[in-house]
Amino acid sequence: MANIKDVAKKAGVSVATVSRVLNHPETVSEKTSKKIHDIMEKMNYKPNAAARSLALNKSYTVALMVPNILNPLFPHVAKGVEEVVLSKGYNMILFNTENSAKKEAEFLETLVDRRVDGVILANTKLDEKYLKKVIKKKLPIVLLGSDFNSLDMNIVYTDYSMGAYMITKHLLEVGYQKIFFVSSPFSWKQSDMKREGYLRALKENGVMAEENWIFEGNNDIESGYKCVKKIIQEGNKLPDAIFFANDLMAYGAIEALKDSDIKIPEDIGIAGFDDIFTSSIIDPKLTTVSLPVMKMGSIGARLLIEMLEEKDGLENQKVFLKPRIKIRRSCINRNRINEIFFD
Amino acid sequence: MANIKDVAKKAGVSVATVSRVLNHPETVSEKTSKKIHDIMEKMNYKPNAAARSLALNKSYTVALMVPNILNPLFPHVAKGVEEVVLSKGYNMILFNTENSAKKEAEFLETLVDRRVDGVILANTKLDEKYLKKVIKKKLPIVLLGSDFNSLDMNIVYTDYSMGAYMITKHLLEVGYQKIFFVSSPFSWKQSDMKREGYLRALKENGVMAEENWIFEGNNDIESGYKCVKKIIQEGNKLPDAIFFANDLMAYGAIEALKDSDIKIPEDIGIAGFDDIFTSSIIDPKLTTVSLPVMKMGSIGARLLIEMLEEKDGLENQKVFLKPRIKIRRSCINRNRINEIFFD
DNA sequence: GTGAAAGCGCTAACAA
DNA sequence: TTGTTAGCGCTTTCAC
Repeated sequence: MANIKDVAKKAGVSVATVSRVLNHPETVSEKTSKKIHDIMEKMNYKPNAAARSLALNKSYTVALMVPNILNPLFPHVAKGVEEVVLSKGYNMILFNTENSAKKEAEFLETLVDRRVDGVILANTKLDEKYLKKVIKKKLPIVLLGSDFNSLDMNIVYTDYSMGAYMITKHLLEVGYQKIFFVSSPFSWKQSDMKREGYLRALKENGVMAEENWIFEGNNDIESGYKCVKKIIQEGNKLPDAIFFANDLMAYGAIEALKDSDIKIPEDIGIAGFDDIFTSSIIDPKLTTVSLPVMKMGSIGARLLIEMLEEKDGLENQKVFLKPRIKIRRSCINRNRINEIFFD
Repeated sequence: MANIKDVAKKAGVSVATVSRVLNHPETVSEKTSKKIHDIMEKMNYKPNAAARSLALNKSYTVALMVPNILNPLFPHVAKGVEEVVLSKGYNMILFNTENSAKKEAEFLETLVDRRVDGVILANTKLDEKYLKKVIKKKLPIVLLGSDFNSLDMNIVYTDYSMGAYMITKHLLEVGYQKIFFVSSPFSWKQSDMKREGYLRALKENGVMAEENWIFEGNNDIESGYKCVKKIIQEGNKLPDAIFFANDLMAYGAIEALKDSDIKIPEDIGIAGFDDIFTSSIIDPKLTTVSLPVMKMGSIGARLLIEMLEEKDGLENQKVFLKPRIKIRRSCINRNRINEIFFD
């Protein structure tokens, strides 16, 4: 494959001039510039990325780390990121962290380091202490979906607590009282936030949540299914509604309830969180909390690239994206049962 | 950041020895090896990937090009690929081609070239002629989901024609006769294959498909919705069943039919293709063709890495993965309407 | 406006 | 078993 030397030789100029044509075209005479372009075309010359990286100490590659690309939330993030970075001349390496802080740290240390210019970290499970270490290492990084407000880094976040509060409040307003909450793994920061919002809404409305109203799920369809099966089998009176920390678990719940001929929303209301694309086609359509996920990706990518390209890029931006609730059939208004909500 | 020289100096050895510790540990005495490892640890030394790439002419990066990561099929491919390449010390760059041959070619030429060691190309829209050019360029490449059997390259494919045949035959067997087909864009090779299988099954069973039984969709939910709306509005007698070239369009169809109070599967049968994860939870659960998508990704990745690592890797492998049909409620047996199929 | 040459950090051939 | 050194292909400084 042709390299810069070949081109220079063919054009009868030095390699420096060829390099200039590519990187500082304004410093080269129009005539030589044209000639060199023609020759590059003819020889099908493509600069060697590794050599360029080495000389510039820059890889034009960024890493996107997501918990799991199989969770329908994250392809949106990936799409948002990819579009932006590509338009800026960067490539995107994708990593699945499997919701494991250990794996994140591993990637950050052994793989990402020295291979990418910056990292976008979605829904990190790393703690504040570790992140501070990362900042010290000067690895440009932006966080997506976490709100470590005290941390001196670029963060695109949403308020999970607010989302949970909004949807719980909605459930209360339409007449549900005894509302259970099926959490993501308790160890996640997001879980605390959602629980907090849920409890706050209940409290403000004079509903005292009991200890056993809260369950721990695993964020997948199956764990939602199992959890509801358990609630049914315990034989106590069913709750009025269940709020799930993500849509997938709510899907499992819908399955389980159908199995037992329990009608949604007449017998029980179901709400989710995330608004993945199937939530508006599942039956019944799922009331849930919607986050502008693709936008998070693209904004995050923009922030990262600003950091990379500007000498003193804004290094402590916090972009807040408001959650919205999508009211659909799975939590119908008990007071006006004939009124249909749809998306 | 510490480089190999720093480590060598600190250890009182040459850079060659340090390099050897990393690349040919068996050629270094245990004593020096240990000392150097300790020092690398202490200095937090990480080899510079760009320098390594330049010296070895190898980037330890592969590209995965998918039509659109938002189509729930492709995160599975990505996961399969990622797991394998990571375990072999490679990274994966992700590209969305938007189903555009032009964009694929663009990526292949300007980005991928000289930046990655090989490419995995899922559901390519490129034609045989172009692919032959790519082969000539010696870019290691494996195709996923396309069956250019005549092409001298590694291909993991499935028989879309067979899948379409199998499901159409199933529809006929359970009593549907007038079966419409909603295709993906006609310009795609896959579309031809699916149509062929569909027509073959009909013909073998003595059903003569008419011209207007076949429709062109756009592979998204909306186009399935619109297509069915049109069929309904035309006011003719509905078909017995509709087979969609992908599940997403079938989802749209289910929506449209619900809007019009047409019962699935009693009034009409619906079948899809792909078996994305929501197809077993949508109501009614969707009868569809299932492909081992993640496996395609991991097998493809394995093939590619074999090509990269072995001097004369097998360069013309064809791995065939058989499609299976998943029989669910959306095409219930009309002869025995009370028998419930489920997944 | 252009050329010569150093240097980015690493690997591997050759020498010892 | 280890060291010396050329070279991977590019960018950029310094001269002219």
